[in-house]
Amino acid sequence: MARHVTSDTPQPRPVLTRERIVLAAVELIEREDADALSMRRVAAELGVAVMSLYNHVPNKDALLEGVAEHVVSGLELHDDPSEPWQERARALVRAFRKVAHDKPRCMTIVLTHKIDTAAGLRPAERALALADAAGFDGETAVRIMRALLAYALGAQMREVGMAKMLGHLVETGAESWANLDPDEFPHVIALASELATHDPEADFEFGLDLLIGALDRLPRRPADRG
Amino acid sequence: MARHVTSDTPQPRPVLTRERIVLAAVELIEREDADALSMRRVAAELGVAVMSLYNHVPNKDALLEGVAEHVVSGLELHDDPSEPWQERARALVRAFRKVAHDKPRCMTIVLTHKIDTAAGLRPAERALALADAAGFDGETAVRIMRALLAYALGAQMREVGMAKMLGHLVETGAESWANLDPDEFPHVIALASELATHDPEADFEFGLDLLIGALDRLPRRPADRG
DNA sequence: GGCGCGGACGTACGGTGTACGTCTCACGTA
DNA sequence: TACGTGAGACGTACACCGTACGTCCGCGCC
Repeated sequence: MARHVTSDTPQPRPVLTRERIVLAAVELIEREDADALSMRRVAAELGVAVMSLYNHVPNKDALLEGVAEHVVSGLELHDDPSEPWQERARALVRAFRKVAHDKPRCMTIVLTHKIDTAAGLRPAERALALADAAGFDGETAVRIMRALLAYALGAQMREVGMAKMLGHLVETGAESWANLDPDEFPHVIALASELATHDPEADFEFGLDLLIGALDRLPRRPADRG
Repeated sequence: MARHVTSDTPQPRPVLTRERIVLAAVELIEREDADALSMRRVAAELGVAVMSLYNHVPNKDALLEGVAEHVVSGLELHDDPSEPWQERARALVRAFRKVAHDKPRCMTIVLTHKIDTAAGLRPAERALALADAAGFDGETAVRIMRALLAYALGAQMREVGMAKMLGHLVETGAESWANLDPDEFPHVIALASELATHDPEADFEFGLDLLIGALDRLPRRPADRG
């Protein structure tokens, strides 16, 4: 709290604020785990009583939304209009993937909470602007954005799920694959090694290529330029 | 438990079993909500003491995995080999979407838990078999499966997220859109109506068409038939 | 008849989100 | 300078959660 001294010397208690609370939550999540987050832990992190948090955040869910918003606001949206629109679209989707790489433990939060603030809408604006520049009409632009978003979300989701699964396979050994019925799962068994090894980056780019490549075949008005 | 009478009359207490526990959990989730699920609620549902559940399920997370497994095991995998592989692939992805429609509240569980039992692997086997029949090599088959899975997961995820968002928009009215900065979000504002209305089915099919259509351009050996 | 054992059960503990009331203190006004 | 006022930090309290642990009962086997 602001003591009666309002001098410019740094305060040991730098005023509690929503921003600081969200930041502490993000740090806590990244340092430990998503389900290590609790109001009590966050309060302890800030050296503050639990209920003080509720002066700035209505409830835990709102705090989680704040975390999600903070993470997506870290999207780096630099754009090079001289590049072909396909590459610019790739860059946009990859930007999402980058924050997923930077804040991996926060992703489950991001993936399961809505974001309706300006920060969350910025990438949408970019995507729509890009689709417009590429010559797609509005309805198609929205659908393209949704398809790409779905893919980006799902790819990330699948990756963390796979990570958990692999962690589990380390415990149980490869025996889980060994005692599969070969009659029922011939392809799974034959491709066990491909299924076990995963290169998230390559997998991601593979699907992204499929989608971006497919956009070429959609009807659109002649490109303005480039 | 089995009383000393082993007659065929229906028992008032039909033996507690993992199956019944999982089923009760699914019903509870669908009737109320995913986070209404607790061991105590499930126990009450079954008319049983809380700790009795732990004789059949090691912990809550295992119960959630059981729920996820149960849901995906509801996938209807009828296949018509006379159809072109593109349509068979569509049918496979749509099957996933169908269970999502039937058990909407369970989907967040499915999307966030691993499934490593035979029931969970069956769709994978189908997908790989199909890709093989279509003439793709093993590595490509795995990547195609992953891309399609990512899309299906993400599309579903986006849909429920959108549902929450729309529910929120109903509360706040359209004012959230109104007081957006027109200079920063011209396309979002221009396409507000397209963004607000959503036809999940059409959106889903749009992206699915993109992906399936793109598969045609991948290298593959000549089709065995059809 | 006795015994073992699986499974249902009760108790208890530490942790969680948060409603509510209280207290302190900077600040505007008289 | 005195006082009301309002914001915000705080403590207490409650209901609920997951689950470790010990008890107890009834069935199947020797």
